[in-house]
Amino acid sequence: MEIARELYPEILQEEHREKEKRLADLKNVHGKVVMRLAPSPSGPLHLGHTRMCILNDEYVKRYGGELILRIEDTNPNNILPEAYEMIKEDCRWLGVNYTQLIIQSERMEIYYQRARDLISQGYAYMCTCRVEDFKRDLMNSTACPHRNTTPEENIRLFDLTAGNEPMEQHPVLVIKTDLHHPNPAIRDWIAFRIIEGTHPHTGNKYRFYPLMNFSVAVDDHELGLTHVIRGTDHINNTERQKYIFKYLGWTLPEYFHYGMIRIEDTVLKKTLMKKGITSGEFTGWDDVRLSTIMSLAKRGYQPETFRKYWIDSGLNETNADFSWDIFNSINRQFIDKSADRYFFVSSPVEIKINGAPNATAKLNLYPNEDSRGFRKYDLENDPVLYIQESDLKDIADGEVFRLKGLYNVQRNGDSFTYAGSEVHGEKKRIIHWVGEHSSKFTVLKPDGTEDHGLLESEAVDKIGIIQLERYSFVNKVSESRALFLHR
RNA sequence: GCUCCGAUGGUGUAGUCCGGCCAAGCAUAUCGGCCUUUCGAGCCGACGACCCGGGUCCGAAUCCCGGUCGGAGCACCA
Repeated sequence: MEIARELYPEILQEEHREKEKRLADLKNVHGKVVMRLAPSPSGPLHLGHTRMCILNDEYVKRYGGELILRIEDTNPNNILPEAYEMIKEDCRWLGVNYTQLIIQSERMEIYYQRARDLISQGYAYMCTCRVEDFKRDLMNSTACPHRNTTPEENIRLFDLTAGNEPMEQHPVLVIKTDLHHPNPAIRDWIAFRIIEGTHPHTGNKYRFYPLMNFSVAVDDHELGLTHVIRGTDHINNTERQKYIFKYLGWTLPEYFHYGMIRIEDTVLKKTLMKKGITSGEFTGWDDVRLSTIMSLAKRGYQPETFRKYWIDSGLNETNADFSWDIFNSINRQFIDKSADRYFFVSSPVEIKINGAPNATAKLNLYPNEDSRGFRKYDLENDPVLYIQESDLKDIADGEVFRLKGLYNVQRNGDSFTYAGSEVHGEKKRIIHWVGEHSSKFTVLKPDGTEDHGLLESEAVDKIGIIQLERYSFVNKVSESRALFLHR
């Protein structure tokens, strides 16, 4: 090693450089790939979805090919009409460039045709058992009476049902698998059921809708998917879907199931979000308390942050906790250099500086980069200033502290006296402050609470991501309001 | 309960397929130092992990067996 270091110092140095993390290669890639994003339009995309968006997008970018955005809207009772557009916008914002858009509700005839193919080959049957009976039979590995219906009769029943014929019982179409499969979840599963309800796209044209396992299997084949990567929650679904591929002689895509990510401190369940929005608890889908893409974007998270985070997390089957620390740290890298610095005094208390001369405070907009400019404040003698209540509490009686960019002050009980302007010398506590011309300001935090205080006057017109020194990065959205981003 | 999957520091990961270069790398967090009129950035340092028990082997984070723990799914959501 020592010898190597002497002979090839430049090579070893190269190794020390931090290397970009790279996702593992996919298996069985032959030329280009076809992959997909398959959200349901029950709401906009949220933090949890960004992983599948980024991973699929990354692989298509690596290998070339198609990235299909397939909106899975075969359950009219679970659709938010606005979501179709929201999802597209979320993808666009994330920098995920899909090459095809597929809406499943427009493909009903394809599903019907494939269903007929399966029925006529004896792989599926129409069933009118009561739900409890059907479940009981499966648990006991016994066939229900309808399992032996002839294909001809099944086709007749299917066409009647799909043709919106009025009927007393609500039949379902069942895919035959293996009644003795060790995993009861894999045994004969339901492919179509009747849903009475108006679909935002197709109205009342259809009522016999395919379930996810059916439409997904058909589309994954029809659209020529080569690789399907999704969460481990779909492992059993994959097993179910494989039966369709087998029965119809289709080639299986390469499947990969990544581990579940537990995300704390946030509401991710779309049903909960929806409830909160209708009840007025949340202001909308972009409420700062929600982790939808639109909310995170509004607070100031960058698209690159999502990408880097999920690439760093890699593709593995282990479950993991989402780390806001790491996520925020990545985001900081992207926003820091363009964020100007300003003073915001949260929970301000007034102090009068006795014996202070006229002075001008000159503060960098960005540390050590004079070229970016300054904020300047001319102060009268004996000025009234505001500092944070929390800082005041920490300052001991008799202590000399420094107002950043201004001068030193000594505390004597509840009064404050000028203590020179010398920067150097003994280390002093440095705190921020604002003058009398500051204005009222509110920061809205992701836990739903607000911080109120005073913002220095030069920041008032500024909009966008800034750093409020010693407080946090925020996205300033108006003269008097900002959204908390992260420290 | 049944089926399947997984297990590297506080957290996220690299390495595991094809055992030795791993007395385990990186990031983040925490602590300390430098720098600095920020809590940020940068630089330096500290801290801290191969779930347990057997087996195979000259040699195991890596292979085999058993256990423990954790997770996912369990049917008319996606």
